[in-house]
Amino acid sequence: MSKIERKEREKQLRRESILDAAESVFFEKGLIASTMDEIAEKAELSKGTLYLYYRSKDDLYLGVICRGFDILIGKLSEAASPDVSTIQKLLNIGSAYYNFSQKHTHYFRMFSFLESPQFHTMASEELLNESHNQSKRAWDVIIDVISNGIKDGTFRENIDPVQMAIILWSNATAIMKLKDRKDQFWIENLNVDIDTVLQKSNAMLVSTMLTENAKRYYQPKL
Amino acid sequence: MSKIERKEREKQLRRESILDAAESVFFEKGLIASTMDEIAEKAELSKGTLYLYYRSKDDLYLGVICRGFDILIGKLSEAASPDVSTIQKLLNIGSAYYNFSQKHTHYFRMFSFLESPQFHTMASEELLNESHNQSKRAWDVIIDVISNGIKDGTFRENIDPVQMAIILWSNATAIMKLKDRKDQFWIENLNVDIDTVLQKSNAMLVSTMLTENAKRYYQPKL
DNA sequence: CAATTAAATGACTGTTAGTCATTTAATTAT
DNA sequence: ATAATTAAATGACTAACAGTCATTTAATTG
Repeated sequence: MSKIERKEREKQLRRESILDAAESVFFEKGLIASTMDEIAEKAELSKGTLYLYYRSKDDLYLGVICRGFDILIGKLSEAASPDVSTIQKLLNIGSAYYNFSQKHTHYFRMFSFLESPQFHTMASEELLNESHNQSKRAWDVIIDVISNGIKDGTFRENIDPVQMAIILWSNATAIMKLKDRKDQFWIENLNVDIDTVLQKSNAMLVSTMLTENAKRYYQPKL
Repeated sequence: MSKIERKEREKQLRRESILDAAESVFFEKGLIASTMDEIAEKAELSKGTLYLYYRSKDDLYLGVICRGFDILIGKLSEAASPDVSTIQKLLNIGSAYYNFSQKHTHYFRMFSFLESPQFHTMASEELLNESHNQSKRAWDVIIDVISNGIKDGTFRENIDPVQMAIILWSNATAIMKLKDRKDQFWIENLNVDIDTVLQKSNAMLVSTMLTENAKRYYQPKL
């Protein structure tokens, strides 16, 4: 009896097509200015139907965020997988994240949504968990690379991989966000190149992680 | 004729008392869940009157944010003023910011509001400018300390004070935010002490800024 | 104390997230 | 094939809320 399976498949397809509509509206107008009616129209469905597939506007937003995570996790895993040195992997991950923030700016911006619980009071546990899980998967990629880097002698033994992952990731995120909204800020008047800042800060952090031996092969430019 | 002056003073007092009401409501419920009616009631005024003093809910929120900035700027200036070594000043500034985030969590959280233009579409130019100016004043304190640190031989000559300020400030902000919402995140399961992470990341960044000479007097713990 | 100006009010409007009784379509049983 | 049953879709409706504005109330001036 594959009737039920087909039903399930169709339901999933509909969920995706609703998400397509939501994504295009959210990308264009942002969370606040987007309306459920507009999303419904784009999805060629009535508003009521949206609520049969997603519990709230916040859930739709989270659904789109999860798509972003899928892409990001793909890029990160890709960057961490080739058979190159630990340093190179870390550099690749950095580039992958940076490129993601540039090519998928909308997703990148949306990620901040997760940081303000007050903005997603209507979000369901399920979708919040899903996004948290994905976020965790992204972190794991980096933690893994750092852990292996300690084993292979690239990084000092007395650093904690989780701590370092937090530091590197937080730093990159913060500075990439700054770049994203640069024009709205006073920074525009101080002719600072944010790309340089990102490079430098990464170099500074990584340099203090390296073993004396690793420093012989790679000298970050401070 | 001080009639006009008195009027002006009274108007300012009213603005402040409205802000008192707004602050207590915003602190309790956050931006979204707070309503203008509730703020009006707390201020013992009608909703219409609020709009004679503030253009929008977003403006009220920005007004409260500016109060937060006042406090923060005070603490930062205080930390940067005593006649101690550059290193000590920088450490004091770090502590001041950290203490602010802990004691004035509400203000600290509200600052994120400035980062998402989509959430303050109704904000007036005036108040946005005011908050940006204040933000700039906070940055200037740090930039100043770093600039002087280069002059007095604490920091390397080839670092850029603005770049370094951005790096240090962004890093601290990002990690303090993480601490603030720690419980909502996967991190809770990984028993990482965020305070340690903050200490470490600061030490790492500062250590790469120091001149060889300065390193003799101060060794950050990595 | 009348006339004028300024401040305050709250009923009203427009917008929108979310609901639910009703309709329409699909599936199953006869 | 067709009736009965179940599932999917609809859109009119509600409640909540930001912001407005004609009207009222208070203060100031002549």
